[in-house]
Amino acid sequence: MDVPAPPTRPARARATLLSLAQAAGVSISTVSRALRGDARISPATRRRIDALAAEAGYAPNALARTLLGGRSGLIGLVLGPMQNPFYPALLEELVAQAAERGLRLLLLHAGEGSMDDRTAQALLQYQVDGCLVTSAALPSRIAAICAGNDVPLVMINRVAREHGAAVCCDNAEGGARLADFLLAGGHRRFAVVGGNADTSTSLDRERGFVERLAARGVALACRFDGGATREGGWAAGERIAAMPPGERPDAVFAVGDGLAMGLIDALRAGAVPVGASVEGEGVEAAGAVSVVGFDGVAAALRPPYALTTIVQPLRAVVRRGLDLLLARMEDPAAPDELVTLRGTLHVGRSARLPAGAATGASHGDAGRETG
Amino acid sequence: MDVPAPPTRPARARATLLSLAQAAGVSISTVSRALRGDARISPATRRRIDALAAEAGYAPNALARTLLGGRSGLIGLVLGPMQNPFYPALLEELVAQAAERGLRLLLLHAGEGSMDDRTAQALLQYQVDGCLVTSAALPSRIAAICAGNDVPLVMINRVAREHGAAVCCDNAEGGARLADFLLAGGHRRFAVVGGNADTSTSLDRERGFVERLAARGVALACRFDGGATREGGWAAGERIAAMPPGERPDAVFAVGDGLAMGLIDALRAGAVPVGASVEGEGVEAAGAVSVVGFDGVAAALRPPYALTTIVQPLRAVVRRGLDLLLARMEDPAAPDELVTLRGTLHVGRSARLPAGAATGASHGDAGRETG
DNA sequence: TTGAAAGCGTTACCAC
DNA sequence: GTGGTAACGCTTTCAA
Repeated sequence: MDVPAPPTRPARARATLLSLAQAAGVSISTVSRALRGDARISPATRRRIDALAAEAGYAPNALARTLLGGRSGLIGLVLGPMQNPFYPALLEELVAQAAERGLRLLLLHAGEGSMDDRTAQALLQYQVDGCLVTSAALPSRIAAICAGNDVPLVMINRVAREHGAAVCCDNAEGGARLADFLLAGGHRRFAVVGGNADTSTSLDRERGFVERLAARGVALACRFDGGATREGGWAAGERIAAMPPGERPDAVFAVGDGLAMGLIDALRAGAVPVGASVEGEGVEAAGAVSVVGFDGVAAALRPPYALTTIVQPLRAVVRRGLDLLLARMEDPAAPDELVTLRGTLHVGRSARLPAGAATGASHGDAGRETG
Repeated sequence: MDVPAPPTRPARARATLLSLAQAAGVSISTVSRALRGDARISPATRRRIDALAAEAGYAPNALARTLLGGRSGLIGLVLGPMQNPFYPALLEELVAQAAERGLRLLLLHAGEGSMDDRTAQALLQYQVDGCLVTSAALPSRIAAICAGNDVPLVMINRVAREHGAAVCCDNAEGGARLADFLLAGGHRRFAVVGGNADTSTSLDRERGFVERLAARGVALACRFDGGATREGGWAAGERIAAMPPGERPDAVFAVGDGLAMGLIDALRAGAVPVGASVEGEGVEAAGAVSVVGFDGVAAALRPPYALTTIVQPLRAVVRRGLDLLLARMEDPAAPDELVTLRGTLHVGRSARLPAGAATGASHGDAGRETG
């Protein structure tokens, strides 16, 4: 192991402006300008340099660029627990859209636990241009750091307690819309399977639902705590299946699609028919329970769930989240802004239809902004 | 908007070595040394500088450091589709362990689609020290870039076709172990629900299972294509539930826990009892079907699934993946290495037990290395 | 149209 | 113990 023999490939140093300049017999300024498309470089020189760069596989050093005082192009990302199937979907969309805008995501945290100091420091050390947060629990910590260092922060699918920019779906309105749909379907006994008590998202959905019911003179028959997991939905479903048919609710709102899918599984396992049963093309089994959810994750929309749910305008949510962040990078003094996007009611077969309604249609102005 | 009035907070520039040096009345070398704990700085000076740095919220500029020729501390991360519940779990573990080692993850890609050129370039532009890949489809592209630029690359839960370092669970052995378990339980008609045909992971699991059966003189009764989704598991379950009890397999191996959970849901919805039925504490219902999975994701281990499955040693997989990567950063000429970790058989209640076996136990040497 | 040089924040080497 | 200085790769004046 002491032999200084070269490895298989001589490990050539990576190309830099200097190395290209020397190869081309020009100055590094010229190379820099040529590669950035500066107008005052002669076509001949440019071609020569371009060719050289391509051959060498030159990639500009983003770190050196940043040092000059420009943007780093890095966005800090803080993710909450990933059990909720909405978040993996959000992640995919976010990575794609960030890339389209030439931004890279620095993954600072994922999961339930809290962030250690070193990670929080990384946000500063790597000169992130901004920060995106989807976690319910962590924002306070990271928000403080961002605020103290002029790092813009935007929350996605969350609303900050005190301040901060955020984009999220109109949760209360969605809950209300679902209540309307179920009421129109002639349901009479309503239940809610709630989510995490500390997320504005869950609370708003439930509140919107319950208040709309109340406005129509209907009170909730029962309520279950579901947490954020499919497992929680199953537990609630088991309890509902165990109720005597007379007491059993005929319509259940699970505040997230994960919950709703677990709920449906439990009902089916308990031989309780769900919604306009999958078999019977609209012909509803006796004692069927209607289930509605919220989020519109792909797995919930398709069979075997065919969930009636509010579909979050995921692309628009992410797009506006990045818009907000970029705007705050331009102008750090921009006031806090809250963007609320209306979801779309997707009508599946997990809930009885109002007379005359058709399955599969989507209602509502997807992505229209309010607030 | 033309008023040049200062924003709420005067947006003080971030502290640097220079600003601290001026404040402390010393040179930047001294500040640098003091903050890095260099021995030859007088205690008094150090205290003064530490205090100043703390007050200013100083964070060293990782980009400037990297420019000096050191490590960037950045690891490029390429994630495949996130529907498989194993990947969100892997992501959480990876972020945590990377942070422990002082590494940050630059999220380059997530999802099914292919990577665009700009993203691939980012890998070079941000001077990543190495690259981690969990995707089945993308590696060839990114592998080429890494190989051409001396960026070490390690695959997690995947084995590269040609070359590259990788760490993954012993898939074939796990499949074989499950076959043994089911054979010992007295099952006679076996089925497999396969995964993506282009992932070594799925193929190895299935092969290990089938070959062990063959070695015991048993042939597969039937096989289903499940893809990588829970939905695929459900579809297979529906078809199994629809079979006449005589033809129906009495043991099914779904090559991933997501598949297995979907499968169980479908069986239960079809009133087909699963394993040592949840109700009957070991008392098995007539015509019960045993289901086993692979991965050991948290949701599958707990009720309502209580899946018998091979638990991947997730912590160890991630740890060894980072080990491999760090080793290759030290010595870029290190030969390709393949680390295979044995999983643990977790015995739940989704499959009939061999006579005398106990539920809940875990068997096997978790994380022992082979190859 | 091109080149030289300053400077971004840091570390390391060499003086003092 | 501490200070000066060069260097990392790049962009951007300012000169020519």
